[in-house]
Formats: sequence, C-alpha cells, structure tokens
Amino acid sequence: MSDGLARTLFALSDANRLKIVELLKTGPLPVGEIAVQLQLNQPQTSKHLKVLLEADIVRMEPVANRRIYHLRTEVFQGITAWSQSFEQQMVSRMVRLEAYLEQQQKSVDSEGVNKDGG
Amino acid sequence: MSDGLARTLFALSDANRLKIVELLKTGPLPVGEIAVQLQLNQPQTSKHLKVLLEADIVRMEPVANRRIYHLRTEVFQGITAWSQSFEQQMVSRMVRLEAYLEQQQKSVDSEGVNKDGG
DNA sequence: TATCTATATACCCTTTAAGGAATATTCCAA
DNA sequence: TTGGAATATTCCTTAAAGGGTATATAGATA
Repeated sequence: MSDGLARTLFALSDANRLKIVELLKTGPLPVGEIAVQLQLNQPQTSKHLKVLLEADIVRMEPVANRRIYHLRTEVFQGITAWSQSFEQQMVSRMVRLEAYLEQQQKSVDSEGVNKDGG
Repeated sequence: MSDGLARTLFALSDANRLKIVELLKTGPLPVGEIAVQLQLNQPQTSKHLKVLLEADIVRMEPVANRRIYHLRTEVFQGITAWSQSFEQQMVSRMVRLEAYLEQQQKSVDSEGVNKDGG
C-alpha cells in the first residue's frame, strides 16, 4: 500500500502536475488545450500527463487525432481515506491521553490523602 | 496554495518518509528509535526528518540529549480537504452531466415526433 | 575537562527528474 | 500516398535527491 501511495503522492508533488490536475477537475481536456491554458510546452505537458497516467491519476481517451485526459476520482478517495486515518489516529490518541491523565489525577488525589498535604 | 501543497506532497512521496510518518502515527519518537524500528541509518533518518520538518509535517521537541519528533495533524486536515474537493467536484460534474443528458433525451423525443420514425 | 550518547551536517557518488529542442508517430483528409 | 495537425518520444543538459561514511555539535556525566 505504502509503495503505491508513494508513487501517487510523487505524481502529485510537482507544481505543474498539480496545476494539470486542478485544471482537469473542471473537466476532461486534450493535451493541446492543457498546454495552452497552463502555458506549458507540448512535450512537457505530454510528459507530465504520462506520469499522472502511470500513477492512475488520469485516464486517456483517444478521440480521432487527439487524446483526451480525464481525472480519475478513485485515487482521491484513497488519498482522502489515508489522510483521514491520521486525523482519526490523533483523536484516539488524544482520548487515550485524556483518560491517562484523568487516571493519574485520581492517583495523585488518593496519594494526597495518605501522604498528608504538606 | 498549490505551491505549499506540492512541497507537502513531495515530502510524503518517499517510501521511507511515508514509513516514518506511519510510525509516528502511533506516537512521538526520538530519532534513534525511528531509525531502529525502520532499519534506517541514523543520518538518513535525520535527513528525512528534516524534510518532513520543513514541510511542517512533523515538529521537534528537544528533550535533554534527544530530539522527539511529533506528527502534526493540521497538515493532514489540509490534504483531506484538498482531496475531498476533487471527489465533490466529480460528483457535481456528474450531476450536471445527468441533467444535460436528460435534457438531450427530451429534445430527441420531441424531434422524433416531428421527423418521423423511419 | 575528558568522555559518552544522541543527533545533525558535510562530502562523495549514483540515480533520477525536469526543461528544451528536435524528431518520430498517429490519425485524418484530400 | 502525400500533407498537415495533434501528440509522444528521444536526446541533451542541469539540478536535485537519496544513500553511505565520516565528522561536527549538543547535552549529560564522571
């Protein structure tokens, strides 16, 4: 899992590819249109799209002369789930910490009764 | 926004750093402990932690001789929100598409009446 | 102060990434 | 089958990343 995720995150870790992905969020586009809108050279655009393609972040639909690139939604569901697992983990750790501190507090209280208050 | 996000994603796009992050999910740890558990050399571990630190994915707490690294939860909230924005965008595009197709269907139906079925 | 532990940095090496320019490829149309 | 448009691939160059080893630094302790 981590290996595939690393690849996915790597594909998204480049500023230009991030722009491409944001652009495709508005709808599928052919290479040339992406290049124009983002002011990228066509070869660079193709190369970035290849990276995104191999990371399963986009899919390609050939239409006559052109290649239309579509965003794949599944990947983002995976990222969301993964990312959320951290938030949840933090929350449950926090809950455990609170329980622990509460427990500690009780110990201190009862010790105080036995040991005298100073 | 995209720029900072690219840096964040890049920090998470390495297999070893991903492992570190997963490990820290279980709780804060000093460098040496991370290195041992992940079977990494100490210098590599420090270097990876530096990357994570500069991307605000972890924070460092010096305790005597050692440096305890903690996961920061805020970053993941940001990633979650960003990732979810794609899923939502896809959904609303889907809704619009459905509406469009429905509209088209109505046109076809009424044209059918005028144009004859042969 | 000398020393030990824990960690960070520096330096070297190898691999890889990204941009640019040129070229190959694919598909369409005449 | 020739030409043109859209896209992919190749080659080159430069920058940066990641691993390894050695070394510097910070804090604790005798």
